[in-house]
Amino acid sequence: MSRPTLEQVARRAGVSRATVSRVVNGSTRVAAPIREQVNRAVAELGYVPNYAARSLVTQRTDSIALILPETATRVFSDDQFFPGIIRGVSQALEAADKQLVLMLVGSPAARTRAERYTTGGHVDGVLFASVHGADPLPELLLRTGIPVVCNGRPLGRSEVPYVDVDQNGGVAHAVRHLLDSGRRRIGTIAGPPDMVAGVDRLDAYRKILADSDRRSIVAVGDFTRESGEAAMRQLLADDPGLDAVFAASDLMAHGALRALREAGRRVPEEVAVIGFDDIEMARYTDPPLSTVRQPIERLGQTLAGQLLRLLAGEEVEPALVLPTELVIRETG
Amino acid sequence: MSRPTLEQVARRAGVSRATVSRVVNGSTRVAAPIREQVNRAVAELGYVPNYAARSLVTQRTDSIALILPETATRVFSDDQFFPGIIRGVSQALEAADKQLVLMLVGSPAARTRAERYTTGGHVDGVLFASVHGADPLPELLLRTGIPVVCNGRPLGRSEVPYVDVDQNGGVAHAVRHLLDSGRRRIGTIAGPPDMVAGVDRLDAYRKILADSDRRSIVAVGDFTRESGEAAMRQLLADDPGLDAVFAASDLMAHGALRALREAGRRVPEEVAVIGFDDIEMARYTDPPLSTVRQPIERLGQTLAGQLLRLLAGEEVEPALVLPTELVIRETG
DNA sequence: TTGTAAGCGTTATCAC
DNA sequence: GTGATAACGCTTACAA
Repeated sequence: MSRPTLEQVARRAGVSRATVSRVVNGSTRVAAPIREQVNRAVAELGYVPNYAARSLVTQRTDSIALILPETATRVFSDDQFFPGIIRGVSQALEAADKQLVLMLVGSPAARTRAERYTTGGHVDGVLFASVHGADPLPELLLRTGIPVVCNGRPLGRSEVPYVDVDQNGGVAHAVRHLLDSGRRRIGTIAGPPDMVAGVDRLDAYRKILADSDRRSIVAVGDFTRESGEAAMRQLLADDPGLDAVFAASDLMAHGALRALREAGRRVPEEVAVIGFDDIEMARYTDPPLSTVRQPIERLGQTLAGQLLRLLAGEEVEPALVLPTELVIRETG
Repeated sequence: MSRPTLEQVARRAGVSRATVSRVVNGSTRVAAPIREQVNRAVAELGYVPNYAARSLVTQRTDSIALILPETATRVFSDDQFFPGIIRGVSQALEAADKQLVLMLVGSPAARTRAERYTTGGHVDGVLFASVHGADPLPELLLRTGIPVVCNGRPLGRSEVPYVDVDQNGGVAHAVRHLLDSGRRRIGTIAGPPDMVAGVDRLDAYRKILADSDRRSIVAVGDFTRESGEAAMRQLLADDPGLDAVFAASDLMAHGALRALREAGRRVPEEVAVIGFDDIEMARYTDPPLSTVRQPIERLGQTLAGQLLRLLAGEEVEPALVLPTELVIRETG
């Protein structure tokens, strides 16, 4: 019942272990008839190489960890950010025939396990999605000699190469569009201050408004729909004359839409709303949501691509920034 | 730069490899002062055990694969089914200190890789979510001696233990509710015929209607919103007098809602709609969607729980069925 | 309680 | 081309 080993295949084929190993690994330096024999024995016995043994000697595992520093609940809320990243990453890894190992790291225990797992040689490289605060793990891995690429500029100084979308440009487009269409009191629903995406988008919003001598009106959410709804109520309380809102995520924008409807404000006539992400749902809100599209899937592909280059021994850019795009639908 | 080995720790602590191994694995049979020394050496060198080496001898990996026989695109559409499963599974595995390895198997190449990966001893056990058709992989793994648990009754004969929700009961509740509230021409938007959930829900629908001498009106989708929209148009074309629809997924129900609005039918006044899943979005459709709630997260937990029991050498029930619940909101 | 030594199943380096 | 043989880093009888 236990799995056959190289040894057993060798015996059956009447050759040495070394030869079987060569055949299994596709070496061309084996005589055709012998290769035949070996392959037959492999098939008959249902031989599959033991990866632990192999990686013990090769020092490779051909698998890559994607660490999502979030609880599963958060990763799979109906925010499509993480799914998009995962999708992009798995496409790129599949093409390179690497196995993706997804790690949801939402608790201290999970963090410890992830650290041991990645430093313990289970994977050849590590990808981080959406690092919270100044997580020391990426740096630690780098020092341990494990290739790492992060999604999003790490908070704090860091040597770790990263890939991000053009947060600044996206926000600038959105807010300028609101200004250009005559909006005068533009609030924002910001993301959490411990995430770069939250910080960057808020900074960008503030800068644009400052540049045109308008004041910032800020409420803070955590990228969820509920937080967006609450933040919108807050904004309306703070400034009833508000005529536009930029929400740092589509989910929060959706929540804002609900709050506005409850408050009896018409969208976009009285208040314009622009989100960020362009998740699929944005087309289905009522009315359909204008938003800043970020190429999430491509972000994932690029992330994986950079890591693969590192694994191949190539140099990579310390930072790569992908473009965003303003998508105007009906909310603003 | 290469990672320190047990040997190096042993030298530094002035003891043997065996002793270090004992300390690292938490054996109590080591004198306290020596344990201290070893721990210090471990910390100083930043030692982390090499998992390949360990699992080569222990024949365990402490990781579990969750195979999703879908493309990443499909898994992370905004259907919350897979995310819920993943969430439940990762909670249960986290509690047992096992590492979850998520495998998206949406292409033949990915399937081959998954087969090699799981039979190659990378994981101690395998979980399958939503098996398509009569996939032979679960059986194959079972024969290889690797513990397997499936989500959903496998199509075709199978020895593999599974966990499912009460599809029948859920559908029965929904359709009876429609009948009880006076609906007379009840159509259904079925799921894909190669998935058990699709087949089971359609069968259940047919049975209830047959029992009350009403005829079935069926259109087939593939669980996506778009397919639901198309199927609804189909149903309206087939039977303009339709006064209710049971959709085999919330996403398809959402698509149906759009199609109904476009066709100028009021929901629920003219046409009632009931979905299946109770994904978060169901509360946010317009009007909020009535649906059959299935305990997806608990399904994931149970799935993992059964596998953990198998790994512990216990016997498990060949089938486990979790209850569903009808949630009435405003569409029917 | 601690150390010695024999594997675990591969790959890689040699000779032949 | 093919076959011994030595690692790879760890756990675990068995000895001491």
